[in-house]
Amino acid sequence: MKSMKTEVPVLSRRKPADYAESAYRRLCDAILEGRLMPGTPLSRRVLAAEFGMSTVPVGEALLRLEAEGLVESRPRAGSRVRIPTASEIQGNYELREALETHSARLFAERATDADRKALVAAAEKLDAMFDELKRKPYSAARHAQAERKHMRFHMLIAGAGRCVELENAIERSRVLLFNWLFTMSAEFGELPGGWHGTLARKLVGGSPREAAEAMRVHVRYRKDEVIERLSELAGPETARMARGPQRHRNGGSRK
Amino acid sequence: MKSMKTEVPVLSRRKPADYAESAYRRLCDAILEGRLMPGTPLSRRVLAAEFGMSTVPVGEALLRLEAEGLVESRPRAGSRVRIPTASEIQGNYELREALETHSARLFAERATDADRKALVAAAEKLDAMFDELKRKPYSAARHAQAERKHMRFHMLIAGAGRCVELENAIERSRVLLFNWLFTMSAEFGELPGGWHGTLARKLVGGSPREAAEAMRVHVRYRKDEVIERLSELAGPETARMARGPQRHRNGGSRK
DNA sequence: GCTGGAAAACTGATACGACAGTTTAATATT
DNA sequence: AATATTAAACTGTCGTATCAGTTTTCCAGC
Repeated sequence: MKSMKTEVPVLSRRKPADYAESAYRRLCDAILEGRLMPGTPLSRRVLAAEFGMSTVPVGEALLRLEAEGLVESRPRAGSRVRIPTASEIQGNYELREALETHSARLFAERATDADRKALVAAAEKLDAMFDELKRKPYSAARHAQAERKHMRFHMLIAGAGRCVELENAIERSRVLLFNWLFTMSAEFGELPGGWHGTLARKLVGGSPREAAEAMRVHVRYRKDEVIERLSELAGPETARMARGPQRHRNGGSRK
Repeated sequence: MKSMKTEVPVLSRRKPADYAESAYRRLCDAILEGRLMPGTPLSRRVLAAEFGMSTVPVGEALLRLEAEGLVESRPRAGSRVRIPTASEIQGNYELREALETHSARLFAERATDADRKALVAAAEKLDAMFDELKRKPYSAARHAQAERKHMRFHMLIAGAGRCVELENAIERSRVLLFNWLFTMSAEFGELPGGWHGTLARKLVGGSPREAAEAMRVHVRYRKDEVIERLSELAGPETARMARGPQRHRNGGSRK
């Protein structure tokens, strides 16, 4: 409607510094890699000094991490890496089931032949990796890498559904669960042989409903066991941070 | 472990001012009520002047709104109320289907007798309201109120599932869709007679799978039509804000 | 008339300082 | 010794100022 001058090219994408983004990345990575364990206090000032910036961008990073559920903060008394409660873990499992089953359904409906081929190939490689993992002694690095590959496998399924919103939601729920899983070390890489191969075949060959149900059993596998183990590490249900829930509760419609 | 002195009571909950929270509420309400239409520029300075505070808390509020998807911003060139793309609308529909069907399943599994009774009662009242809405001439206020009640109905189902994470996700996806729906005025309050009553009966009486499938058809009702209409208002798929996507893209694991 | 480019008027990003809560440690009181 | 009180050391919150990008405007040149 207005001016229609020479369409500007898309060449502006650099970040002159973006301290906030940098701080966010460093903190997020540190939490996800387990270097910052749940409960670790996060002071804006010490982080600012450590990162060589002021407290403002650090605060922005903490705000984003809080919105994502990785950090909790009390109004004027500090932030820390979030300690999940047992019910939160259970809730995230529920969320994951809802999202992944729908993702599988979309895969069965929309995946191209290339998608399906890629999936079975990825499944075979993943199963081989888990087999190998079973033989070797436990190693945090190997375990973490396995989790990353597992994540990519599920994101491959989600990607074939052609729905970014669903992809993002799945990634978020997985991140939340696996950040917590991270704290518990070994013995959870052991899966039945060909576990992902059979799943992939059902997704590729089955109807949407069959695909969804196959994914449901996949997601629920060992669910109770994992929840129980995680709940031990989790903070007690009440009084998680001594004084009620974190601020900025809801995030949608009020009134 | 540490000190075990006189357990501190839970009496700290006030906010000495919390300008940021206030700004967030005002902006969020204004957007959700349609007073700030998609595309409206949001300048930190003018908002700060209007709210009687500095730009810092306004910035925090905008950051939260951006994380929620209600606002978009380009690094150093201003924020505005987000204009959704057609694919985003479609994606949110997909998300909503995944979440609501699982919510219905949980309802069938976990709802108490009181939950079930409350649901059928709410459904009848809702249907009556929609019937009345059909007769009266269009009114933005009535329409908005109807949407709110409709929202509450769905949150009633989610609440019986006993899973806050799922509830929050459903609320968020609904808010995102209906903030956009808000811009299109009338003719979408018209539903088949007893529409929610039949759904409620299936949720109350059916198996988990039947409940989920009933919810699926409920959510999909008129889906394509709504998407098409919304897509007209939506920004074009490419070049939504002239220069690529908003910053702070992903929100989970990178590396 | 249209095009090109410089300058002005925006924008958010960041630093710093002051402040008011919260927590913790030390101290006084019983 | 256990408890109440106080002081000190934290915490995030917010205001103001500065800076560097982006967008718009406006004027020169064709």
